[in-house]
Amino acid sequence: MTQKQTSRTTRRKAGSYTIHDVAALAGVSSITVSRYFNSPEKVSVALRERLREIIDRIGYVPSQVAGGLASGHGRVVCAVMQNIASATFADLVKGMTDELQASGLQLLLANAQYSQELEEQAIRTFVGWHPTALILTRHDHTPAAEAMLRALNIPVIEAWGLVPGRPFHQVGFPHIETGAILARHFLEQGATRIQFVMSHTTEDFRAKQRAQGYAQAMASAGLKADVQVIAQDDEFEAGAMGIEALSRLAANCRPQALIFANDNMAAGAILHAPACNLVLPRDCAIAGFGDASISARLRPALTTLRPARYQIGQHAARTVLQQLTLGPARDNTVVEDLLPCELVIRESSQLHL
Amino acid sequence: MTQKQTSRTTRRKAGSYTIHDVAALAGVSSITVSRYFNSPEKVSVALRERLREIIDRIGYVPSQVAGGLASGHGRVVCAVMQNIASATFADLVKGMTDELQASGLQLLLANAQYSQELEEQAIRTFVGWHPTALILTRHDHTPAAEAMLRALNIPVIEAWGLVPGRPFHQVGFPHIETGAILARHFLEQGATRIQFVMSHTTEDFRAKQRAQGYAQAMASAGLKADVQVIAQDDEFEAGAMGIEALSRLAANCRPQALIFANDNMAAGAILHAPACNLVLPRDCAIAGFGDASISARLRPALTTLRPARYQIGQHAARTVLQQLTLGPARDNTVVEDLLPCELVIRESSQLHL
DNA sequence: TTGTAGGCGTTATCAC
DNA sequence: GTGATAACGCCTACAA
Repeated sequence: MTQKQTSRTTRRKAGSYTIHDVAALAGVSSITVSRYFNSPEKVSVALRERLREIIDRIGYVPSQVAGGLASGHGRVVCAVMQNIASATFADLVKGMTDELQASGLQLLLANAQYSQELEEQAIRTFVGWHPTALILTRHDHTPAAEAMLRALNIPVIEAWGLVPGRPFHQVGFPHIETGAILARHFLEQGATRIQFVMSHTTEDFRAKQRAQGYAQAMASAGLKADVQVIAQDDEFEAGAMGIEALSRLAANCRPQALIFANDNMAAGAILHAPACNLVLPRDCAIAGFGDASISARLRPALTTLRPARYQIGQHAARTVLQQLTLGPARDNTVVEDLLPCELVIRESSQLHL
Repeated sequence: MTQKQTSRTTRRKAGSYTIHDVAALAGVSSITVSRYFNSPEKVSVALRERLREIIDRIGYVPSQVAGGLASGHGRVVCAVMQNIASATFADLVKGMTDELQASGLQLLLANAQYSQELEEQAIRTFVGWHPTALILTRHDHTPAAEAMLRALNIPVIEAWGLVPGRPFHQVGFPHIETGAILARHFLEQGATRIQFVMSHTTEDFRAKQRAQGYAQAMASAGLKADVQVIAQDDEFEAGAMGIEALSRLAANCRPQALIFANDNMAAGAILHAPACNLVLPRDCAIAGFGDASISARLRPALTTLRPARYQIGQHAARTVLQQLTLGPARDNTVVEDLLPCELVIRESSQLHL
């Protein structure tokens, strides 16, 4: 009864089995098979065993798409990265996928290349997936994006940076502060001429935030900020140009310390220093950001900041899972999770005044 | 008749608009709105304009989930990577997402960490998404995985490596061959003692393939292969250990050239050489694999192989799109797309015999 | 160019 | 513990 093939032209999905096929084979109704997957404890042990056997035998896999539609929420967590190809975001992604692995949630990724517009577009696309949660990696969205986020009514997490007072859960660390940390590291050693070196073409707006933090720390110390912007795409080359420019200044007026926007630039400087007849850190102290894998191996080994990249991704995903279990955080719950960004002091930042 | 709200407790989705809402507002039927999205040319210009206005105003976004279910194929391309956090796979992913961007297809990612079992699990999960296509990054699947792939009946692409005779479309280059290329590079310079250095804990089975290619090339030249396996997790450290081991051998019997499993190991060796009182490449020529960004900046600059990572990802995605447009490739179409893996000769591999 | 009917595979709701 | 029924939001097929 309840014959499926109502008419001759009824649509039929390719060859794959459905929950009804499994149910028919087991001689039960399809809802029971559904329960087998979603709340096995409600199915008798004997039946459970029988279903398992059948499912294994025919290789049935429940359709996420149909399940998502019926239950009202797709089984996806969507994440908008700023630069998928960078080590930073790769680590974030790995943290997320590892954490999501067991939950049956899939990670849907988009890349915004540090652009607000692309981010908005990605969010718009994601809305169509009715995601379980959304993970973003910046705080300044377009008004349209911000409106969508509020309307979505699902957990939204802003990871990587940490900005107080946002309406969404934060996981990460304050980037402005990191610039200040490096500045103070040199100020405490008695430096007075500290330069921040960044690339003109830096898409990464976070580098600008670090420059800002650096400038604030300098101002607090009553010193003049000195941000050098280099017009060169390649980060290593830009770093090399930064150190070379320094080498042309008279020793008594050139910066005593250089803070590079990231470790790649700093590495470029360290590797190029011998060609400029500079001995580091004697002639100039150096620091970077990001703790690239090469940094500890350079000579001098590079002082840098080590953000907990993987952990931030992991924590963001974990937060999603928690909010799903516990429901949206109660009104005054802490929604700012500060993850460490550790200052790793190595040889390169040792000042020789 | 056919009243929708049959009973009082009928399920209602949250607040988001549906295609019916849009249709009602425009005074047309919902199928027309569907056409507006899927084949706008079938909708009159005037109506198109009106719909656009309404859709923009209420911020309607079609549900991918419902659409996927109704049309029988989710709008997703699934990809199983071996190590999401590595630069290699990050570049592949970027190539794919960039190419898929405009097509309305989303990339669903999973990470297998070089494990066959995890890959099988990922494929099983993906099957539930009824993906439009599947992109894999290895060739040796578990029997169960292989069975699923055949049953899936969708485009399956194996990217990164290139193995002849596979039933699936191939995009990449033969990894075994790359090991031979490096070996020959040294053989042609007259070297007779060439060592391949890899890490014991290398998960990357591709490194083993390169070692194999190296060994074959050595055999062809009538020379003995010499594969050194170093028990050390950290790649840079392993490379450093490799060069240090060499430094302890008498100059007249130690390897004249070292082929490292990857650029990180080679970089570790180059950076550690001064500490071993070795001058490179005079005391030993060096080559790596992967063309890491640092490699060109090292002194000596590192000779390496440069796989077209981004292009492989891009090409894989493009192949998916093509197969969707043109239908599955005709019987005897070429299904092996060889993408370049270029030998980049730099200072480090210059032999001094 | 536009509309009607019904199904895609699953789950929520209520009943037994 | 198990089942009948009706959605979920959209799209294919066919009709006008």
